[in-house]
Amino acid sequence: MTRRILVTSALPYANGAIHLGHLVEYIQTDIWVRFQKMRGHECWYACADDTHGTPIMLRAEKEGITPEQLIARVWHEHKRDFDGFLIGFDHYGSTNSEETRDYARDIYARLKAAGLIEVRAIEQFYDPVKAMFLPDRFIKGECPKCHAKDQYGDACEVCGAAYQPTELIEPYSAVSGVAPVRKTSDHYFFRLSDPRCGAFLREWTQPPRVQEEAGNKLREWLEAGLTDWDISRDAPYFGFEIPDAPGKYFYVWLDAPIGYLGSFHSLAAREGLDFEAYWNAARAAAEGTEVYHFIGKDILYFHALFWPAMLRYAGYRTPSGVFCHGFLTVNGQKMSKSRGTFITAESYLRHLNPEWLRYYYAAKLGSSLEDIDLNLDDFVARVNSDLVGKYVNIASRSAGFIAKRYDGRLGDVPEADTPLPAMQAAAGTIATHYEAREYGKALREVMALADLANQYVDLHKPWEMAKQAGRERELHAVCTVALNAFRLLTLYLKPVLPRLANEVEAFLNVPPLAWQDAERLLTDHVIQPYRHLMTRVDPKAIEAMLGENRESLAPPPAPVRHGEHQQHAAAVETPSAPTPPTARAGLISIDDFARVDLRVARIVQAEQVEGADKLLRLTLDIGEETPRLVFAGIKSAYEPEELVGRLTVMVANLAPRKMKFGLSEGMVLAASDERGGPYLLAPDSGAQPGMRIK
RNA sequence: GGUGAAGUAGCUCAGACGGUUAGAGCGACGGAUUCAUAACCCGUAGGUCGGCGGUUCGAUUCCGCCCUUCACCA
Repeated sequence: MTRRILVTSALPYANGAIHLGHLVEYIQTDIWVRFQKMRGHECWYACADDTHGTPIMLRAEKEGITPEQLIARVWHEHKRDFDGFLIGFDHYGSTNSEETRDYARDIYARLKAAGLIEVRAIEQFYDPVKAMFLPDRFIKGECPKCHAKDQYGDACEVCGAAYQPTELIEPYSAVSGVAPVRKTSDHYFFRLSDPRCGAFLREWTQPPRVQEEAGNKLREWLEAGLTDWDISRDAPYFGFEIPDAPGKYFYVWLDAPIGYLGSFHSLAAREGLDFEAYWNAARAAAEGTEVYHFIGKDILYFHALFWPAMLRYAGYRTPSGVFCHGFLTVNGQKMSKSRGTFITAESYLRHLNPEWLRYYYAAKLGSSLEDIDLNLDDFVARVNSDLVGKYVNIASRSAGFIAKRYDGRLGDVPEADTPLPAMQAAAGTIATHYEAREYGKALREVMALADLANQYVDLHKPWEMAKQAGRERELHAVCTVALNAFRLLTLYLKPVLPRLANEVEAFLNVPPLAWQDAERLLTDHVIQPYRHLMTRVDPKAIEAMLGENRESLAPPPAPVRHGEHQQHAAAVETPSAPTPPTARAGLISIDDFARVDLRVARIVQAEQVEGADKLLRLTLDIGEETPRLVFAGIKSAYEPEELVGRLTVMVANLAPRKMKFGLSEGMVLAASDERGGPYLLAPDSGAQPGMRIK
């Protein structure tokens, strides 16, 4: 039976470059879609840029262009990056489209008719200079708990406290710098607290619609009680105006998922599909169409609570499944600009082959919400060994004989003693793994089959047959078996390596491989001359890529969460720091350097920290009235006694950081790498505490 | 702080509904081989399955506590 499936990935926000964290999701989704298509199902992959909201509006203003111009430019950048990674969207649109606007209005009207929209006056901070209300992230001030300066309006990055923007001490607008005033305004709310929503969602958020772990998390939220959702924003705002409320706009997060509908509408129009069969509740139920959303775990709340409730009470179908994945770490740590591991898609593509990353991610991906780690050493080893050493090698070591001795024609396959029946029989298991999004398991299976093929060649030693007269038939058979093994492996890898698979199809002179082609073998068939299909990863290229992404100085604490995955939850309301053009080359200007306040410091006291295995507590005199307390990770190299009285160098304007053992008010500088360290820096004699280093 | 997840060979990860010698790939080492992009093949070494208690004839697997890491807290 042919399934009819619509698949989406989360919409990337049109306010920043695609990076390797985003790509976990798009690659995961793309593999699944390609697999479904290979199985012969009707499967459509739709996505779009998420284009509305205050950050886009302000960024465009800063660049002196219209929001439309900004989002058009970013759309092209995003599309270019996705194309580069072979993400096969059937349609890639924009939420700033007529279709999305129409569905947003329709859903809003239906929710209103269902009694689920409510107007309520709320008081918010307002920037009197910019004449606009300020989202939490655009208000800064002193943390009410730890009194750290310049904290955002929702949470303190120093002590971790969460609070309301109105609790900030001496708040100021991050847009204009002036003190905001409080102002009341009417807001529109989606009444998620309505008992109907809770009852429906409790029922809806069950496996297999969501993963087991996601279900647990959702239950937790449901038990805590759902609160109404503010879906409007006041002008000025870049977005869709609410039809019956002049000056009020839909909040970007309302129209973002509706962008799935808008994008699919465009696709349906182009392909002659029946939109209603996918999205009308009754029609979808009758026709058995399926809709799946692939998302990051940070936006589970939106996709598994708000979104299905909205759809349900607006008469639309709800998703068949919401598939959540974890974040990406690089070398075991959060992606970091200073380490160069905040790798943009664009820079990866300049240095490395996209299919290497697709393979590596796939090898690590399962159906769980666990984070996956891009370990770059492992990446090199794995790609080189699995793809080049094992898989491509099978073709490389057997194709030459076929070309030279048999005019490029494959012969017959012996009945017995070949790995081919086992390899064909594996199609079912591998398909089950792909279907369940257990790509790691699928690929382990495939690589075990590759081992069988190499063992087979090794056992029969075609290079010896080639030297012995009278063994031509045997040699022909062995090479035919090897190339058939290669064909099957290619078929199984095709969802992950679509471009390589196309090249293999050309080499083998066969039409595009579909899943059921595993049932048959290729015999008595002319193939093309073999050319290298894939090169090995050069570690130097990785170094070059990291260097390009590295910023010499640690940036101020990023206002985005780990992985910055789907930027919505965190970054949608985050002012965008324009990237200086020099950042790409890793160079900084003298002004950048001047932002770091380096001072000569005298260590007046040094103590062990109970319970810390790496830290010493240093009291530093830098000529200020009260000495600074700094925790330094130098315990492994220094005894406290030997430090007292010494001069060193400290960063005096580092944001204070709350550590388990107390507040650290700066950092001391020390050198280290794999050869040893840390070695504390010291000024030449004559330097005095407090002197500026420049 | 709360909640959740995780801690298994040098690295990346499987696995065990409690039960003989805990697995794979990579890496290391040794051997074999030369068809192949120093690829492949055979073999060896390497783990007190985070720590401490408990339940049990028996726990790495179940329970409790602790430590560490990560994520989420709209």
